Amino acid sequence: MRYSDTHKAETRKKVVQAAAAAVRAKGPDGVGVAEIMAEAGLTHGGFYAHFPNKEALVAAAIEEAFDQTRRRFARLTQAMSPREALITFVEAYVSKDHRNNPQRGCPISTLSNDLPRQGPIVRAAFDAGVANLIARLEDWLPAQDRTARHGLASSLMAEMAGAVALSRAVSNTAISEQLLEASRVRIKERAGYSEPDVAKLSPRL
Amino acid sequence: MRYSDTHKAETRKKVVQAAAAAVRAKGPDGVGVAEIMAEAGLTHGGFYAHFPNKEALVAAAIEEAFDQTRRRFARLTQAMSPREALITFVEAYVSKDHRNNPQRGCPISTLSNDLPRQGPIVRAAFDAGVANLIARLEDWLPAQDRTARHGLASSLMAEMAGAVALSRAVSNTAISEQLLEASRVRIKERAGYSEPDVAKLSPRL
DNA sequence: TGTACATCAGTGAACGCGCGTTCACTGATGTAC
DNA sequence: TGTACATCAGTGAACGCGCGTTCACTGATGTAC
Repeated sequence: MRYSDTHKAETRKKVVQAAAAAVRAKGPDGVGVAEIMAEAGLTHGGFYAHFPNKEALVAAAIEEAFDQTRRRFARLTQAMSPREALITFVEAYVSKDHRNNPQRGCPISTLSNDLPRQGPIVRAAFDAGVANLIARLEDWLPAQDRTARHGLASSLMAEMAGAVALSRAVSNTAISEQLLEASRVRIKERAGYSEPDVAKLSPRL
Repeated sequence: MRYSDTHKAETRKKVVQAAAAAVRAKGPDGVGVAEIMAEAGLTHGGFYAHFPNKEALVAAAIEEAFDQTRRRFARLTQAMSPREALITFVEAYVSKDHRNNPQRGCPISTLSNDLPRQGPIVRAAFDAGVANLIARLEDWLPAQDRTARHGLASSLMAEMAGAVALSRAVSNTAISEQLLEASRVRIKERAGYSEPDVAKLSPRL
């Protein structure tokens, strides 16, 4: 069969999206090429018409995952004040919904432990995503000198990702919930907007 | 050959210790039984004289890893005031030394992402380790009601593990160092002992 | 005291399986003539 | 307008490899007689 001009690009996109979900859910070394291709409605042999090897797919999947996270946040916080945006972001991130859906969540919370074992292309994609996410957070923080804002944004990002990862790792539901709650409250406090509770928005990440 | 009464127990211990290091360095699904047995000076066939299957070894390895972490902290902080102990702990945890040596570090910082995919025995071992570590932290915190101390201990633990995991995940050295520094400073601040910098101890984890 | 046998931690070949990757092939459509 | 050929995304069998697990075997030592 012959295909339309955009067909190949569309197929590639479908494969990358399937990979972005699978890689977050099962880890880069926990998913197979055949499994991802099947998810995209194809057979495994066709894979190498789109990617030189699995590593290239994983790198593309990580970029896609960070992009999805970025787009979701942009949609969620659009037209909000920095204060509202930050609170909305934290509540969406440190939530049961995010904990329960790693396959569409933030790559930092799912993939950090696997990254030291990945190749340079994959690691570069991850580095870029991390830097970008921290920069967004930074822009939402109350006025201080840039260094302090950057440091606080890094610290908040580390706790958010750590809390969500740990809440997934723990199998006891009560402990998992308590961990999430404890971090959510404290992250909002130390973000520097210590006014009354505006946010009963409970948005979805 | 016939062996001494303690021989089998000693061999088992060697295997578990090799596994505790390998599992942290490469993840539970990244190490092979044969590799661990070789590390312990044995061939892979003998494995099943000690463990019913790989999962049992991984569970034992996680218990051992948490035990090592506990013992290291006990040694490091013995005879210290709660304040000194907490600061010493944080500096050892959120350090380059810990970042560079996952194989002998805290399992929370290495294994969180893999745990949702593990069997119930492994997850139970992890749960116990997490609860224990948070309880230790809690005991070192300044007086407040128990709930607040527990919440703060959870939050600090999440940030410590998140910061170390993220500092390992990022391949850019400058960013990795900055992440570690940003969290280390803020964790010490919010531990609640906001007096001058006693601690130029820089101990090893 | 001496001999035959039991024990059992550890060996190493073999198993079935799933993985990433390769490759000869398919077949619908566009193009050349 | 009609026929022969080129294109190329996708197919599916096959590859070598490493994994977890099984199993017949080894061989030094303790025990029974």
